[in-house]
Amino acid sequence: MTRTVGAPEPDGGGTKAQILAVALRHFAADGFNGTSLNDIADEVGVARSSLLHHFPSKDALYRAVVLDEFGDWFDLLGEAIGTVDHGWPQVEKVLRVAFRFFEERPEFVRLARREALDGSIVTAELAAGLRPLFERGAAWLEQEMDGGRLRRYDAAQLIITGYGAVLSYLSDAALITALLDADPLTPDALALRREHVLALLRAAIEP
Amino acid sequence: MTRTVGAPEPDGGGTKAQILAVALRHFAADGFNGTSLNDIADEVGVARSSLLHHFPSKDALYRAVVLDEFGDWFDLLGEAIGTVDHGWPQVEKVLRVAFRFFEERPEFVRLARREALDGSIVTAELAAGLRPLFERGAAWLEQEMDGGRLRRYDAAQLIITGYGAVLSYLSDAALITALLDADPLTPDALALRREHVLALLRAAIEP
DNA sequence: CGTAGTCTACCGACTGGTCGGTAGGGGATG
DNA sequence: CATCCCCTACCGACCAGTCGGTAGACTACG
Repeated sequence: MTRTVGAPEPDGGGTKAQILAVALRHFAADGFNGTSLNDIADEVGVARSSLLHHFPSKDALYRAVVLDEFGDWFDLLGEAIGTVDHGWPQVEKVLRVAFRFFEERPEFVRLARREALDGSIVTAELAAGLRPLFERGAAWLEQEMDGGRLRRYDAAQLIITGYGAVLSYLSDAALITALLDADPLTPDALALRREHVLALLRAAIEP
Repeated sequence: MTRTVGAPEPDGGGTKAQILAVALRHFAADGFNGTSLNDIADEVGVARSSLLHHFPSKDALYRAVVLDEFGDWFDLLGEAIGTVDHGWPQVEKVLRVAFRFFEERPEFVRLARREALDGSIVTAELAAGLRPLFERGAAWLEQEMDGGRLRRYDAAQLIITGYGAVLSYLSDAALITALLDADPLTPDALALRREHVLALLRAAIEP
């Protein structure tokens, strides 16, 4: 950093953090192939080679962005699953936490969708991190179904369905905008969506 | 065409059709930015310049591929909606037709997902074509809800949820593979998924 | 002095697209 | 029938521009 003045990060958290933030936006918006290092470097206000000083390659930068984002997601999810409740109230709690997280971080949604779609190298790592949570969720569902507190379904399929119901709306906002002729990401629209999914899933799985 | 012998298309439907087929595979697998004209030309066995003889630009080729694919989808959907039944049986019929179409055409699913995610120029056209069908479906749902043959939900949201539930599993096969440690696209796995979605939606919307 | 961070300058590979030219089929004309 | 002409399909060569990545110099700081 050539910044001489001691002002504590007037640009928002050091060059490296800034690079990560800008890269996230670009990778989420345009994908890995659609993003050039120049795009990122220009926006950060730095030479491309400086960018490659902090991250040895474009791949490495992408990895860092993805793992960073998903780290937050894993933390939140682990925390939400931690408190052991029962039946629909617990499902609703986890879903609301997830909704909130996604609504606050549209880039995460798009990044995740791209990852799931492309299946890059990072996907395997992601899945490895996701799997314990997934299995824990499935086990909990099984237990609740056994106890008659939830209607019986294939637990894994149920999780996947929930995931799709929550994420599709957000990741495909571009299409839905054109379809509904209205912005699907306004607070009102998001609330409508959230309550719809909750109502539908509740009707389906509450005994 | 330099083909002298009268053999009717030994390579599978003329150069242009062949280009479209190969381009579909590549665009679906790697996206627009991730696909180079060389990739396509090489696989077809033709020079890139020849490819640009049939389609004036890469964009034009992509458009042709997308509109082609979605044309089939519109046709099928219009046909499935055409027969007017009532209540859950009609919903189930449409869902089964959709499932079958998607299962048979994995490239379509990925292409559609990428379109919805990226929101290119073509997306607007697609949405314009999709919209009448969407509105017709929503109107039908409203009518069935009014008649008490389906439980009441926001019709548009319901369609979007169904769309997400059906498509996510297929488009995110890469992630799900790593998550389940099993191929989610085997006939058995697909059947399991199909019946799960049908059972869940039925429980949610049948009165 | 060493090191971390940044820069400019450069590289080879690849991109989409253009250009000029060619081979051959099909009609029209003599 | 032979010849001319146009058209479609195709090609190799080339273009300007962009890509990710490298090399080396400079500077500020501890």
